[in-house]
Amino acid sequence: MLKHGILGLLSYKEMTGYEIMLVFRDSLRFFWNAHTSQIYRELQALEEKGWAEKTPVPQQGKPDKNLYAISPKGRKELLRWLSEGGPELEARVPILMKVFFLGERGREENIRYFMALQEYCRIFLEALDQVPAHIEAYSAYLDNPEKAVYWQMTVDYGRKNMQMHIQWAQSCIDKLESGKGEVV
Amino acid sequence: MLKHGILGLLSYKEMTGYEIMLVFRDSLRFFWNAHTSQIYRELQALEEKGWAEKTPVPQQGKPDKNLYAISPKGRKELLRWLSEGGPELEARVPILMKVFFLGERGREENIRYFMALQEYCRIFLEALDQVPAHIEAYSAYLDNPEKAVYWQMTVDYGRKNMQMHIQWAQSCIDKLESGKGEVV
DNA sequence: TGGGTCATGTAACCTGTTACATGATTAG
DNA sequence: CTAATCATGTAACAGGTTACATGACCCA
Repeated sequence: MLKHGILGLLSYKEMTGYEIMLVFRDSLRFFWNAHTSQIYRELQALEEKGWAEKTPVPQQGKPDKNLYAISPKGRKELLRWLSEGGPELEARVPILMKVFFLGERGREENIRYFMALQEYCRIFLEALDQVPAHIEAYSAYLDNPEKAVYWQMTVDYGRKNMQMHIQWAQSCIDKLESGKGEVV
Repeated sequence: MLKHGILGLLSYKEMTGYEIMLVFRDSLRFFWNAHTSQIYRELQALEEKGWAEKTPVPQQGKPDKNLYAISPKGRKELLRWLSEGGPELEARVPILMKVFFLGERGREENIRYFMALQEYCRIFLEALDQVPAHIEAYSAYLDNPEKAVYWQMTVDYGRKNMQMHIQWAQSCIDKLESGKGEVV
């Protein structure tokens, strides 16, 4: 997955591992958290598969940096990946695993859990506000600026997702509060 | 993660790997897809850590089955896990990785992509309707039937999540259709 | 002189996925 | 007879996480 994400970024312009890390940090991190260690590993794999080519660029004073450029084979693979399979949602929501077993703890504690989740989502929403600016700056590298609509869609998703979580957490809190006075 | 999920199930009653697989298939699969191969591996790990104990149960005609029961140490670990850390959302949404790069394909194709996603979500929603019945049946094993509220919460999440996806996909389709007539 | 950024990675580990493998019972 | 269900796993692989490691430059 990350392999193809990196391949996609390289399709816009040639980059170093470090630059790729920056793009992830600024524009994709809210839906994909990439560690540098994995980025470098995947860049090597991309080269081995012939999907990208490495060019060492000497720098004054600093060690060489390795610029990676997508190859024609890589472009083909990117398109293949985009068309492969239908849209499938990942069936793995870690917080639900915890919520499922929350009955083992006290109700008050669990109410606090859901309130903390709401707070987490509000902070996340604020952080999301910074993303469009990065996206706009980055869209300068696009051959067709219209492609940035798709980037905007991912931000919309992030917002809708956080709002959904806040509402859901609220409904959980309501359920727990309404049952509070009852005999247990 | 799966380790603690299994531990949680064992906290309700002792089970075999096969029974655990059935519970996942019927009640948890929509937020966690567990393969039998991993279930058996984790059960071994649980035993090695002293969180669960295996008892071979001979059967007539069939090979022995291995019943796993949670240990006091395991119960402690379950509670530790539940209280560990705050609520964190996973920062990994595979479909967004694809959507981010959808600009490389044609608009018509992408509209179909989002329509297929909506269809996928509708099927998912229908499948979700079967879960509450399983949950109810399974709640017979609870010391306190009130604990099933938390199970219900996970189903609510699933529904809200699917509705969110359908709406988001619709907004994406609208965006793409409104730009259709324009010069590219 | 000390912290942040640029820049690159390795190694070990954990966890999830895919493929393969076996064999008995039971219901249609 | 044959397909489904019960019941158990192994092996190899893929991909993500954590910890560790290095070194120079630049700004305060």
